[in-house]
Amino acid sequence: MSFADLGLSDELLKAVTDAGYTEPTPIQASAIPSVLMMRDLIGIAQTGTGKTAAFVLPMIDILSHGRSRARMPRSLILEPTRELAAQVAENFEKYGAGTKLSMALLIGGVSMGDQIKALEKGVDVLIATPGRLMDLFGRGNILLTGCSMLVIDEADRMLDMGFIPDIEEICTKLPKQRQTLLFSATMPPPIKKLADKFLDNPKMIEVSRPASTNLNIKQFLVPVSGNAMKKREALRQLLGQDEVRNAIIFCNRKTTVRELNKSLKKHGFKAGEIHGDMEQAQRIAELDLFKDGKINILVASDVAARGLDIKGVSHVFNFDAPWHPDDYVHRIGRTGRGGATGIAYTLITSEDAENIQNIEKLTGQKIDRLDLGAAAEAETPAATAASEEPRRGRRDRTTRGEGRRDRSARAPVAEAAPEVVEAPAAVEEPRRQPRQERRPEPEFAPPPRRDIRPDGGRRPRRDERDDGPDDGWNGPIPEFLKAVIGG
DNA sequence: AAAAAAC
Repeated sequence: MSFADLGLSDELLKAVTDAGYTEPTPIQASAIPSVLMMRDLIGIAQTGTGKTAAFVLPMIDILSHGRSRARMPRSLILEPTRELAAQVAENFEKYGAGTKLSMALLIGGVSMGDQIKALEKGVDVLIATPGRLMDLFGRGNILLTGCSMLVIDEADRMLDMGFIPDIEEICTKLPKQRQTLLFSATMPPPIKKLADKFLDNPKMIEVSRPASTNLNIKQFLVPVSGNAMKKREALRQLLGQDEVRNAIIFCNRKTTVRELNKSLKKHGFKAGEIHGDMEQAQRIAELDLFKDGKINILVASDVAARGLDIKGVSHVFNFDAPWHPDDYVHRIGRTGRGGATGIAYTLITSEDAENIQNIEKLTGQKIDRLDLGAAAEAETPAATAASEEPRRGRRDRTTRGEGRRDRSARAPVAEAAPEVVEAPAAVEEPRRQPRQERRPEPEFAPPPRRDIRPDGGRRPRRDERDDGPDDGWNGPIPEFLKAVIGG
């Protein structure tokens, strides 16, 4: 399977190959042809599966070949957080560079002036967070009647954040005749309801079981005492491993984010922070510092847990075990992206027992425990003391010239936490197969019985263009159903 | 329990 087989235009194909992609990810392979055929779509996919390109690419194709209506946006993409919206906008610019399509990024935290100017000039695509979109709409700056394509991204996150009423309202402002794509990592009942209400005979695509974790990520639970100082100590010990190139460290509270960042900096780490209480400009600046490697540690709240696509994050740490198992999956998903391997450590206290149980239940896998204290005592009594030292200079004492390439084969870093480095080998996984073959056939949840929903089949025209084996409804429509759906 | 999102 190559991008060339998906029906994208030649120009777009070139943009994709120029960007260095040759093979579509599973979700791209199944979604792109359907989207090009103007079908509604439900994509059950975690972030990091290539989901963004799965809707951005065909959207660009459709828009660049359609006629633009003066000053009216023809397409709307809704994202739960500002960072995600900005990220999608970047993607749009990257792939749409060769087209004349214009775009406006409508997010809060930045001045409205530029956004309004862009809207007045007229744009083809809106990429927005719900709050700012509603705000601008209320001020009369946006007309959505020309929006014939809608993408609701990260729907389950929108639900968590209480955005569903906003989404519903926005949906009613759009024309009824439109194409709607909904992406979600999970399908809780309210999202199903939303889909039933606003999507028409959608094709269902599921690329990996919801809430399953990426097998490229090695995971460890690290028991620590609940004491904040002890936790920071343990964290520093783990961060001291030579193989920690860079890391995102998640905390449950914004105050903890601030404290931890301050503490890490004091100990000589190149750290930064990101959370929702910061100015948007500051958020972006910190994220850029991390992306550019100017800092290699980013302490974060859950604002950064989902969807953020930063290349080459080697480690994720949960300084606090997340309260919700979903968040765990999303957090650790910031590493091990694009087929790379990643390592995730979660510091756990006695109070986290239930959370951990829930996480293990959700992911269906038992996570290995790593006992730092025991390791230190058993192996090197000096280790505890070493772990308290600032990290400065430690790296210089390790074997630099050896190169970092072959990290798996490396000897453990000398003084701090020998077990920690050893342990990952113990859970070595079988050799991975190429992405495409990982799962023989996507496993599909039984599709919602949309065909017999009260308002089902309103637009039977869609029935004629069923193009895939995997929308859960292939064969001829049985007699008993024809009566209901008028097919 | 927290975090996120509009001013």
